[in-house]
Amino acid sequence: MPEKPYDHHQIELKWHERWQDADFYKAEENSAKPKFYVLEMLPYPSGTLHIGHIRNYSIGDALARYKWMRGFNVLHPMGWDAFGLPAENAAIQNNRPPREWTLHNIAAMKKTHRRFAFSYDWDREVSTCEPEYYRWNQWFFLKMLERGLAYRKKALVNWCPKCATVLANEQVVDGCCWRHEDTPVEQRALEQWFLKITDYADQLLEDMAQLERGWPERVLLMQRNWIGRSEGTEADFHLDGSGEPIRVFTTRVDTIYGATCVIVAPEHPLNEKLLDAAGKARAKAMVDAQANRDPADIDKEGFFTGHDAVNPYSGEKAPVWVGNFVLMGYGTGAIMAVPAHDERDFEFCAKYGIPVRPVIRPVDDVLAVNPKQAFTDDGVVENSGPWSGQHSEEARRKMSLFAEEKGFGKAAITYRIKDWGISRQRYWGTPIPVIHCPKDGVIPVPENQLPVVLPERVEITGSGRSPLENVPAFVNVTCPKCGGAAKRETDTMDTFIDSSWYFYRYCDPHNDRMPFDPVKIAYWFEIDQYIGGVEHAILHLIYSRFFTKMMRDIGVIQNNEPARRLFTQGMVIAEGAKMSKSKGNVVGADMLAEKFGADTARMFVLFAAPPEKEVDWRQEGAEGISRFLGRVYRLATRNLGRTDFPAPNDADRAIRRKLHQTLKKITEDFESRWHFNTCISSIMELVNALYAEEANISAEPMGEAVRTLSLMLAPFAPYVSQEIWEESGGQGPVFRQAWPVFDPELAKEDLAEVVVQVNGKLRGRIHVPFGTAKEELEALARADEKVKPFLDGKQIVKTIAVPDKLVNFVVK
RNA sequence: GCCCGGGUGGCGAAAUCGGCAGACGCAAAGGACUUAAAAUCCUUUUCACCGCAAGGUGAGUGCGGGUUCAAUUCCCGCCCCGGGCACCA
Repeated sequence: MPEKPYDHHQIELKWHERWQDADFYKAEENSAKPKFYVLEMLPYPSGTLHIGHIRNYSIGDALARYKWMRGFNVLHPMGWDAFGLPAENAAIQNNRPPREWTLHNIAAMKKTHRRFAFSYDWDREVSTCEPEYYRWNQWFFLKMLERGLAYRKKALVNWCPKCATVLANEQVVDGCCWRHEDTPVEQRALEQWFLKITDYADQLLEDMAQLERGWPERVLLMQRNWIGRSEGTEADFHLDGSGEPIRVFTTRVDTIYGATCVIVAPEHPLNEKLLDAAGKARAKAMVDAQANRDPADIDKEGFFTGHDAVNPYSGEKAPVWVGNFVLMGYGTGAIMAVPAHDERDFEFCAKYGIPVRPVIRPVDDVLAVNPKQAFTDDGVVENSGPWSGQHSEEARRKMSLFAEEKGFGKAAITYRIKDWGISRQRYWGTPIPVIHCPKDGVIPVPENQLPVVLPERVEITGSGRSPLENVPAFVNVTCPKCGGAAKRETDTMDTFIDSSWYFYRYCDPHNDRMPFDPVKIAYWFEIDQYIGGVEHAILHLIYSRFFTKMMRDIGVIQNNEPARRLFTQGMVIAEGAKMSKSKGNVVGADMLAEKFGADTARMFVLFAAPPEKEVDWRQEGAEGISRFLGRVYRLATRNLGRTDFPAPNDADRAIRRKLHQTLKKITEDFESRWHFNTCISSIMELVNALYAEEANISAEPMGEAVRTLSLMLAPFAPYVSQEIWEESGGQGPVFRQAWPVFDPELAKEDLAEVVVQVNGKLRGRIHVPFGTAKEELEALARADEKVKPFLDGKQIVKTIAVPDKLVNFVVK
């Protein structure tokens, strides 16, 4: 057969058409094979796939295809994170309904997906904006409501007075509205829905032990910090006069005799009683000023409330202040300020002239007098009544117990993580399935009335609490309990709800009686490999873990964690710069397929760097891959059916060895570290060797090499692999063939190359049979022509010999 | 500020357990083929010095120290870059 030029358009189009209706990516339902669930994070349907997506999917696809070839029953699904703000913005800008815009985008992106031949089981496709899916969001919500895991409380939202609407955090720029850059955003308290993720904080922490082998260390670390468990003490300072308690949380109760004031958060509920009208206005201004601001840019500020409170340990009076740096959302929203032993308190008290009273001395030093900065380490407690002389740690333990005995406090644990606020004052999301009845209060929508369907014709103006409030047919309902007139909840759910359990739905995507059949979950879960961007290390992955635990507790699944293994791939940047729409440098997937071909684009992103690192898209780099695939294709086509092969000879053994070495390398990488960049390098080396020895290799090993090449390229470049497979007489899809097994004997070199060093410097190499004894190695090394001159006239002080590796002579 | 990563040729990178630094690719230069170009194939390519040449010598993995026969790899200190968290009491 004469050599054929590599025409990616022609090859990819041909197989694209043939594969159109094929069903070989379907996961089997009742399979005797071992299962493998590989999942890539589902995309937001923005309208186009870019090279970042291609990287994510190319990693997952390579693994899926490899696992199929290794005989696994693979589940490899794809779906759409289809709710969210951009659809509403598009509606405002182009007067296009969010649903229509979203479905249009999905169709366009799916086309691109197919063009890249990612091996998805499209029968399991899930779109989170469909009632068939989101009804189960509502169902889970009702289950959580039943168990007290969903509750309502007042919480602050960003409010733009000009738009007269709630803003998402990303719509607040430098404390101002994104559409009115001169309008500062206010904070308004609205009744909103929360999920009690804090109930699971300890489980989320503890179960990380199960993930330690399969999840990246840094993701677990980020989650650990995010949950932020800290042990301390709660204690009540009682207001002088009324006796009303102000509860504070501290991790340093051992410093409490040094507390020179109490500071409450500006939105602390007690301020209603403590403050006069002017004070309340000041507090409100403080809250607004912090809207979505970087705390580092805000100076510490506060004012005296005019009240004092009594220190429960010392009995001393301390003034009560309001301070902007005290967070309502952490601990109790109130602190005791110990300026001598806390940097923030020191800064605040220094500013307002509040006394600094040291009560902890360093173990090997005296107590500070008029300190210039806070001493924050543990030490020996002083001037603290009965606790004086104890070490910080001991004092903390005993003082906590004391608080409990006396009833003014207790040992307490607080978390940085807060309950998950899921209310969004938005249209394009899952309606929260409750009804507000003037008589019966908050009533859940009965299960048999699910789904609460999002109305289609809604005017989205960008003003008002929620667009749904203006849809009378949606809002006005009868109370399920009393039958009287009632109002439907108009908040919708955070879209992180959608992505917290979608991977379960893939296992049973068309079920209309349950979110899924537990038997199917038991078969497929846990996910064997989850792959996505590290930017989801915290929110999505913590929420998913929380949902899994909640679902386990309501009895629909058995597993504790969603994913056994997680892989976080690095970002893709373009020609050295971060890709962004505004810069106009987004590398689109369709352009890649058109210009370079899907195979080349996929292989480029795998080749340019190991998958966990950042990749820089470079046009010339992609051209290099295209060149390589052309080399493979031409080599294959000109050697298939060739008749002038030489007789079997020495070159055969060498090329076979190289072939099996390559296979060994790739197989081992797929099973461990996924450095596909070096896998592809090793295939390139093999191809280079085939080019160099092409005239000398006999028919049989050349045929083996070509067939094996098509098999080992199949996970990376399915189109051209398939074409070569077919040309070489192979039947069926190449990625359904058995993965070629390497023969360790064939991969082995005949002789070991042993490096000879003198004083650690390379001076020669000798080739010896594997396992040659140290003494013989030394003798051979000493006799080597290249080495001799460096030993002549020198005294050998020491010799190190490592069999099959090296000999090092230390000389004087 | 705290906590993680990382720093290797002109560039992306490799060296998987302390044992040959720079595999593979890009870019560049030279050659072959061609009327010519593209494409393709082959060769060279860390730096400095010596040599007409084959070749040789030395230095070199952010900087400074240390451990070791041997360090890109381990330890200590510092500089720079990236990421996460950031008044979390």
